[in-house]
Amino acid sequence: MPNNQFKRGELYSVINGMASTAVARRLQKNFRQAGLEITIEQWSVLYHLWKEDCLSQQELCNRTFRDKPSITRLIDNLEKQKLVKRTASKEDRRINLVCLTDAAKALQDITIDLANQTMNEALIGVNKEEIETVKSVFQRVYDNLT
Amino acid sequence: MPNNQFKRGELYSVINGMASTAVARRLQKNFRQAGLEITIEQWSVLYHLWKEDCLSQQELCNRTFRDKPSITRLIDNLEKQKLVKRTASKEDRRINLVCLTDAAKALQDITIDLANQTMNEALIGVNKEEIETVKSVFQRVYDNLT
DNA sequence: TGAAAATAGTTGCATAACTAACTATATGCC
DNA sequence: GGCATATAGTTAGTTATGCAACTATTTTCA
Repeated sequence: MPNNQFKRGELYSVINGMASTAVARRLQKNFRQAGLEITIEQWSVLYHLWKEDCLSQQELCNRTFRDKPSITRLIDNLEKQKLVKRTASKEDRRINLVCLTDAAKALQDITIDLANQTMNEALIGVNKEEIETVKSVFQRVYDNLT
Repeated sequence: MPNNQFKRGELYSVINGMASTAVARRLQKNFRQAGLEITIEQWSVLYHLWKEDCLSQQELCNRTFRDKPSITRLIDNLEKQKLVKRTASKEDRRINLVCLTDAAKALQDITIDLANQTMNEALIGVNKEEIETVKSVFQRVYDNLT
């Protein structure tokens, strides 16, 4: 069924295309308009630290689905902006624990509000069931490839 | 309903997170394993040229949802690899028409096959209806934000 | 017709991604 | 104990993205 095959191939651009780009740009724009100087990638790291502070870089790799060099540089930049601080673990000297500063803690509520607002804008006319379907499909896609 | 709000915010990472990253990495890996030296971003440009050759850079911006500098540099790299060629338009001297070389034409079938295979792997256990829902939701998200 | 505005493309700067190769520390096992 | 291996993190090089500022054409319209 080559016709069906072709349509599946086109799905690459659905998953990696216009919608995710549009959402990322809008969220970044909303941060900027609120005077927040962080990137959405930096925000996604902070997001996991707000849930659980002082994670190792490896743990941040796992939770944000990034590789180690990406996390190294994101933490470099977050440290320059005084939003996190690396602390050597006492149990294992290979490990850096990445901990939030007070400045980063102050960003939690406002940025999560902005993310919620952005997703509310994005999801106008989309119902709960459809959202659940998208989440469930994406989970299966991820599981299929890892 | 703050609870619902919070869950919507989390959706950012659904749309921009693990699944799209995993699909992009797998497709890139499959290209590499087949000995193809192109990036998935370059491929996405070629994809639109296979459908319609000799588009302007602006038209490629529109179709790939990228901004002009991104396309300028993608075309720079594709030109270095002798996969496309810029030709000045005769009607409007501001416009570069981007045309495929024979080398690029030879890549069409194999790379589209690889993309189809990748999406088939990714979509195991996902049915047609669910795919249609994802496509339809992403279209609405895009429309809401543009 | 001619100045202002719009459009096409490029360049510079910052951030981020992936790969491969590297250092340092910890663990396993003979 | 000590060597091989695994794990945590960094660095270097290439590609890609976004924004702002820029040049060069074309269009608009008073």
